[in-house]
Amino acid sequence: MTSLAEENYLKAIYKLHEKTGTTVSTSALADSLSVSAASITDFVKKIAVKKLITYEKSKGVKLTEKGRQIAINIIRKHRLWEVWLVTKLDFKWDEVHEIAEQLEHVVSDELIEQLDKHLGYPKTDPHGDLIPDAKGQFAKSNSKPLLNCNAGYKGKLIGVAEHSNSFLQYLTKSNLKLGDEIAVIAIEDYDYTFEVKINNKDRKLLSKEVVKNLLVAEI
Amino acid sequence: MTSLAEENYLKAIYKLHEKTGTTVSTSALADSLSVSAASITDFVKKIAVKKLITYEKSKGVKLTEKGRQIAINIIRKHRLWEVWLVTKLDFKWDEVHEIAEQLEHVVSDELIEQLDKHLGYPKTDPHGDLIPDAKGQFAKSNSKPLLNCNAGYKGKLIGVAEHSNSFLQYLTKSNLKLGDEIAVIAIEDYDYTFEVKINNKDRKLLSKEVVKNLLVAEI
DNA sequence: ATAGATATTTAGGCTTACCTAATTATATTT
DNA sequence: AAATATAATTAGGTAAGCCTAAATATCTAT
Repeated sequence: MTSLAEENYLKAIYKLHEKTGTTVSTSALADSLSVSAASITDFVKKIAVKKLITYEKSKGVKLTEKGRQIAINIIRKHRLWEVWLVTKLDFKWDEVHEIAEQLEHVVSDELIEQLDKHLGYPKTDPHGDLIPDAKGQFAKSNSKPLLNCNAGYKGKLIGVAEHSNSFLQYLTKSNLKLGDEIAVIAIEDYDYTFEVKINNKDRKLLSKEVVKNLLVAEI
Repeated sequence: MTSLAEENYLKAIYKLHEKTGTTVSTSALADSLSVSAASITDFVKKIAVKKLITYEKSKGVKLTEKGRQIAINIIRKHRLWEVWLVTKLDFKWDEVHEIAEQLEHVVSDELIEQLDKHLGYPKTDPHGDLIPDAKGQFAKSNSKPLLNCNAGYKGKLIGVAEHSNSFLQYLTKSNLKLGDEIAVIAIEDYDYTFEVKINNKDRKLLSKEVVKNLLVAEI
């Protein structure tokens, strides 16, 4: 029904839209999928005919409700597989992405249902990202970047806004993980370096680049 | 490195060779892969160049050692995934084949290593088929078709020689499963109907067609 | 050993998902 | 507003994996 390429295009469009809030440009897609702009134009026309997206010449694309549901389902599968890899197979959070990219395309509704059950119906993946339910509904999240918090703030690290291996490995090396309590002691005016206390014990300095990508929520 | 199509061709060649013991014909492959004979000839030439098989015009194909290793690795992955589906996700033995056909192509050596460990290094899959180790070695098996046994024989059901859903469902319906003890009470000369006793309790009649496909071993 | 049947290969085409180079639209500067 | 830069599209092409129809091998039965 839906080809591998289609699934990847829809997922990329979904993610780019999520990030920018606007229609998704040919070049952004080309970049994200590592495919030439010309190929994007071609493909995008094809899946517009199938009503998976709307496409206006030179004005970018948008997912239709149908396309959005497919994209969310792929994301649901990706995140469930990531949970499985980490909780059942003992992979680290920076080792699961490539494998989940393959597993997400396996087609079987019962498989995903049973996997979800086997995992205990997790709400989030190993990076703190929400896992949509079988109907494509996301739970509400009240997380925000630590960067937006003031001195005196105290919260819990519940996710990351950047998924690169280097960032994840930096956090691991710094002994920071999801669930940790973070208290903001002080913020350097000049460069936004955050002085924080982790789990009421370790004092740490975190750069603006880092706190921008740490998502926290009230305890 | 190895495409999906290549993996499926190599696996099909392996299985057909296993069944017949001879070189594998174009038509047998065409049949098994549901692809036209012309396409088989084409493809077979291509993978012969890659030294995955040897091909003699109009004389069928044979796996090279390299091709054999790839085929066995796919089979290893297929069987491990089947074990996972049955033991961890509660699928029935007649529900796992199609899903495993997809999962077997996921590429990650660490994934398979960890999966194997997670499953406790199983020796056989849910149908009693041997799972080769990471080096492609199969354990020795001393199973034989129940059809080859005489009245008075007592053994354990350890596998099936036929994997169709209808056969598996027949066995389930008949309350026969791997591990059951089977004692041969009598064999009807005329049509080879076997009268057997299961687990020292239930008396059953099994047709020649059925006993041909039941694999048993000494207890 | 040869006719007829069956299996295999060759020739020519198709679709999917990509590519480069050239052209046209849109945005940005001046 | 015109000139330039950037983005998007069109045109034409490629490789992989399939197809049908026609031609050629090989096998089987007389």
